[in-house]
Amino acid sequence: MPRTIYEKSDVIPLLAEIFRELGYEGTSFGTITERTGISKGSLYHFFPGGKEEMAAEVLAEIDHWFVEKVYEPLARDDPPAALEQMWTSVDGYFRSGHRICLIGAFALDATRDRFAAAIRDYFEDWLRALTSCLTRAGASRPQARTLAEEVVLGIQGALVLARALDNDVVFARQLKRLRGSIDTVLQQEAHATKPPAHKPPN
Amino acid sequence: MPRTIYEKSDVIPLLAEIFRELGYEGTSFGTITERTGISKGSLYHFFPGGKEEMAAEVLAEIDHWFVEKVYEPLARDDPPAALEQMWTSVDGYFRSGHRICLIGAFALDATRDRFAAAIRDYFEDWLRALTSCLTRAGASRPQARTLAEEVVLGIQGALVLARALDNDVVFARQLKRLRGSIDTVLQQEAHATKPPAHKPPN
DNA sequence: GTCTATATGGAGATAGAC
DNA sequence: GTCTATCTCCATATAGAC
Repeated sequence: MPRTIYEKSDVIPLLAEIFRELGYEGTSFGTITERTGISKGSLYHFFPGGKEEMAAEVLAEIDHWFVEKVYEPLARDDPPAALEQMWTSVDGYFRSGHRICLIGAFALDATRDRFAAAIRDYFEDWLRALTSCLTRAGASRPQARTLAEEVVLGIQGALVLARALDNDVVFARQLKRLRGSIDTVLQQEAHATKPPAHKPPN
Repeated sequence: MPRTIYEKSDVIPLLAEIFRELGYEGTSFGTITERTGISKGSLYHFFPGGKEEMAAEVLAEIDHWFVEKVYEPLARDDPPAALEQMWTSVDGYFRSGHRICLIGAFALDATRDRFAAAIRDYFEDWLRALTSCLTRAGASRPQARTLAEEVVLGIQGALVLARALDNDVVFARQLKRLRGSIDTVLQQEAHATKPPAHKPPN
């Protein structure tokens, strides 16, 4: 009987889903072996540091995904295209509100202290990249920073509320509102040359 | 040697702080006995249902606090006064961003399923009360509901981001922004009779 | 109504066979 | 590189003395 051979890179997404669903403390080794079908022995072979190492690698992989799909485009590309890419990636990643942000969830309890640097970097990088993009799009530095904060925090809040109410429409509405906020600010900044546009934040 | 006699009502705030800091799964009986100084025997005397009953009573107490300090004023009082009261209560309750929302944190992992009704009610009651207040202040129903959602979710998001960055200024700024959003909408609604006021959302 | 002592299961982690 | 068997510790929970 052939045994299933895993690569570490195949295991991490499975771990991510488990941690996301159960939280760091709520995830036990037993659950991990059950859901992945991988024995304790194999898991320790991949992750000698045990649960903490697993979670650290999960966080690193999530961060990597966002860097590639969101932060780098924001810092590099044409602002309207980069923003469009951000909304698409974010909506896809969080499955339109069905999936929570593992890093945000880890931030809320004592798990934060275990992974403080990774958690902080994830959000700071997002804020930095988005601020840069908005600045290039014409917003003043302080306005860009404020708006970036509003967006990043608004996504986190929407995930919390959508899950609390078990209603993902909350998430969709919030993404729309945040898009609107960005449009409004950028149009205000461009007022000298162009007439105010038609779309209110609602 | 005199023994310290506790009342259940004295214990619950202690439990609340522990759950808030460590999360539901991260809180063990051992931690609870250490931090409260109450033995297991006494704890089970107060809470025969164990940890789950403790958390349920904590959630109920938090809800009760918000009903009294926030939701009832919003549903009953003069809108400007009720809103002012909400901002003061919220800023005080969350210690200007130092303290997270236990109910929001519980919403993010499998703990939600254990306390789904309590979690949902907490947020729905808040949304309902705030929508009512904003409607009475002159906003249209849909605008009031949208704005209420923005406020409630914006507070949750600010708590997540403030803790992730370990920077409570994020929370203060967001409260200010949300106040501004409300002012802006209410002034727009009152445009027919009154001149626009002086304070921009920044 | 408080406590200590204890039962029992599951936690994270390791050893070592295959 | 996979697995099972096992270790130790701490989890929740209970019993019963004071």
